[in-house]
Amino acid sequence: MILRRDFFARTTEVIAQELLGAFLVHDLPYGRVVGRIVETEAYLSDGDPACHAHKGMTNRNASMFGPAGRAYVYLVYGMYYCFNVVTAEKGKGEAVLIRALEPIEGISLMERHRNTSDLKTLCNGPGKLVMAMGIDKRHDGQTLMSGALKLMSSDSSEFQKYNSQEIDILRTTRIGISKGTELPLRYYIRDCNFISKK
DNA sequence: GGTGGGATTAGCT
DNA sequence: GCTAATCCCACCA
Repeated sequence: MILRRDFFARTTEVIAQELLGAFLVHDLPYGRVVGRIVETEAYLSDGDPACHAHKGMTNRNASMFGPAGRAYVYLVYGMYYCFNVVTAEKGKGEAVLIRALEPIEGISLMERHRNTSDLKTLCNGPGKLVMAMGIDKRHDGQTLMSGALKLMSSDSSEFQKYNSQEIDILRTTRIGISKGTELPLRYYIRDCNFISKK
């Protein structure tokens, strides 16, 4: 089942947890790539200095202020892109960063995108998964509810076999930020092999 | 096993 | 000028 607006237009922290086990699907002209979400981070509008929307809207973060269910894709460190799902009400400026995926389908395509064949490190970071999935800055502001790039629920029939176990969620502080480091807004699946930091 | 530096660009101060 | 929601490789242990 494709995730729709009623899923995305809710509390960001809840969505960050519920996205664990869901599937990111990209139908490219030359094939389909699918990853199972195993690590996320929430970025909030209130009291969260690490959130790009914290200081208001700019050209870069404009899609964070749009309606829920769209992509927010931005350049970090001048070289890599990060992929976020815009959440909550329109205008709030909240999102969930997808930090890691378990490669599920189209693995040879992912390997080509990333120029590596090491399954464990193919999608175990936000910049890496963007590359593996064939996401780029053109996806910024695009809807995830129709079109080539979409999210499928964790109980989708075609992927159900990948969620046979109960998902055990751990919560920690976020990674790679210098402000808001004390907030416990990172979520990941326990004992997952496709996450770089436990 | 762990650490340190370089790549590369947009947006702020 | 400096920093950033990162990654990779060289180098040391």
